[in-house]
Amino acid sequence: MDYKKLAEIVFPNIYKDIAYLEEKFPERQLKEGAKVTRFAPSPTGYMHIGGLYVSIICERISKQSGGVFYLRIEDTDKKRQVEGGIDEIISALAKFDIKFDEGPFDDGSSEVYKPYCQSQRKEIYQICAKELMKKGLAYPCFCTAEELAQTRAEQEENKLDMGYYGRFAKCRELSLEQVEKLIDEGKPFVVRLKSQGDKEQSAVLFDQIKGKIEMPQNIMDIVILKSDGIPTYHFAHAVDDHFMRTNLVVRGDEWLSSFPVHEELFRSLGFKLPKYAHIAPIMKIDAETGGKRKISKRKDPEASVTYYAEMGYPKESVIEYLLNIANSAFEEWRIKSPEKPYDEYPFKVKNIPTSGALFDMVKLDDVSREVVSKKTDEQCAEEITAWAEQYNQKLYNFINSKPQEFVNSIALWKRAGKKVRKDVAKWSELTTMFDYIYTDFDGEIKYEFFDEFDRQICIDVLKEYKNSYIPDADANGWFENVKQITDKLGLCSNMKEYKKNPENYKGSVADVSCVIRVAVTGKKNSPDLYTIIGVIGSDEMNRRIENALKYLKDDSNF
RNA sequence: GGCCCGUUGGUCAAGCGGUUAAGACACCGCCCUUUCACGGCGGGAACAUGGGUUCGAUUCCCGUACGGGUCACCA
Repeated sequence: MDYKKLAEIVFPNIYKDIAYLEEKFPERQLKEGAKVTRFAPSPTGYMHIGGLYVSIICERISKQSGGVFYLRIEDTDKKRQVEGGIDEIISALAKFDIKFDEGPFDDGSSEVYKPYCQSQRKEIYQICAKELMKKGLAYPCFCTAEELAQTRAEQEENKLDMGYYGRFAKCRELSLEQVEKLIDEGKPFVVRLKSQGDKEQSAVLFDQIKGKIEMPQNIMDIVILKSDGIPTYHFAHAVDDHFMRTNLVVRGDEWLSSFPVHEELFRSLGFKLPKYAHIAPIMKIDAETGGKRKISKRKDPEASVTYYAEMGYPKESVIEYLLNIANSAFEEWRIKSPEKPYDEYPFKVKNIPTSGALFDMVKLDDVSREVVSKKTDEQCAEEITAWAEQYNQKLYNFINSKPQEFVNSIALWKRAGKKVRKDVAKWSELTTMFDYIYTDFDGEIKYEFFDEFDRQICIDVLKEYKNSYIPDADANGWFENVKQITDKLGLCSNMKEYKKNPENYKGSVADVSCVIRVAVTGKKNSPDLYTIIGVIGSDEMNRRIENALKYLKDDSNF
């Protein structure tokens, strides 16, 4: 068989060869050990949390090693494409501060290895396929879907290995004349790899995470170019990662079992195999079955990264949590270096877990509380406002209806004195957790405590408090005043004394504080009351005291 | 079914032939405290299973069970 002639019949319009490509896309001049990684999604317009996970890993590895991290769009399947899908992915990643060195952008930063969309690299794949054919390592296949289904049925019935191989690979034996004739007739065809693999031999992968993995070599004549001339994932992977000079392929471990195919493809093309790191997926417990399963786009809202933005998690929280899963040592590093940005953490590929971790929302919240607690009040105010603008119009309107002074202090509750609160993980919690700060606090207010304590004392406390309130007192002055009220009403202002002999009193300064707190916030528990009053302002405070008084005097409430 | 991968407390996980089997989250208790939160101290809780190898296995090998992945002109 004259393979050169075959190649000419199949690819009459391809004149360039691999040597040309090697020259056009030269090896990268990087320092020793620099890693070239990539994130290569399909443009489905949906950014999965697992994609973010892989991205942050790639990004860390490349940045840390002085390498390159690029974005490649795998748009070889027209059926899966979504309008604007590429922008969606880029902007979703940008929200989490993931930045690419190269990709399908218009900023001119990526001239050498472009284009970065596979749909625009058709000629490159064809050059490579033609080269393979010239070497007798690929051939056109004219089998129809029906024929393929038939062999599949036969294989299934006889419990044979599924696929196009051995005696099932009918088009392997087509003569030059037959091929020429079929092409002349305009019959559609795909191009298949003519596998040289031997099932008895091993394809050996030294995975950067999982270690040495040995599998039987590939024997399938897999499709490399579909009938529209566009490559399959496998072929595109080999060609692109070679010519974009990727030296570390980081991808989901669902690809592990196709490694033998990739290994043969690289070998057949004469390309050096890159290193691989196969990442275990992020899992969750299925509510119905109770079993572990991959986080699913269809069933789980938290599968989409937009979920975290909607909930108002700061971007660093999600990243740090993901880093935490990827390298559990991150957590200890974080405790030792509380002030450092996460990108100073020395990330290690080897320490990425080999099996899928359950996504733990409780842990995410904990990480996030830590992140939030380290933000300044100004940063919080800014982020809360930005979040509200996009996801909570009601809160946004509320904030905007208030004076600037209020806006600046809406996160003041975080600090009372030197202590920092760590109770907020995400901005969406604010309106429920601190409704007395983040809403108009109107309508049916459910006062706690009032029905557990002496009603008359409550009324007296609030009256006294209102009359004796000093607008510009400091925290100490304010509390001194509360103590005075306590004494005046015959309750105990000294907690030590009170704890020794509680039966001697009708209540303590703690109770008095509680009455005021409930009047102002509706709740028995709250952050430092003095600080809250500082945020809402004394006019608002007085309004609320009046309301509470009205409530207390109304017998129908008790 | 074939071929791969995995299995340490409720969760995430250190460990890499000899340890009282770290740590974090969650939970519980105590202390601090005008409430809450923070902080401090303490507690319960784990090597899937059966065989080997070895003076000694969580760690190495084999089997079993249970999870997961993959077997397309989808990625």
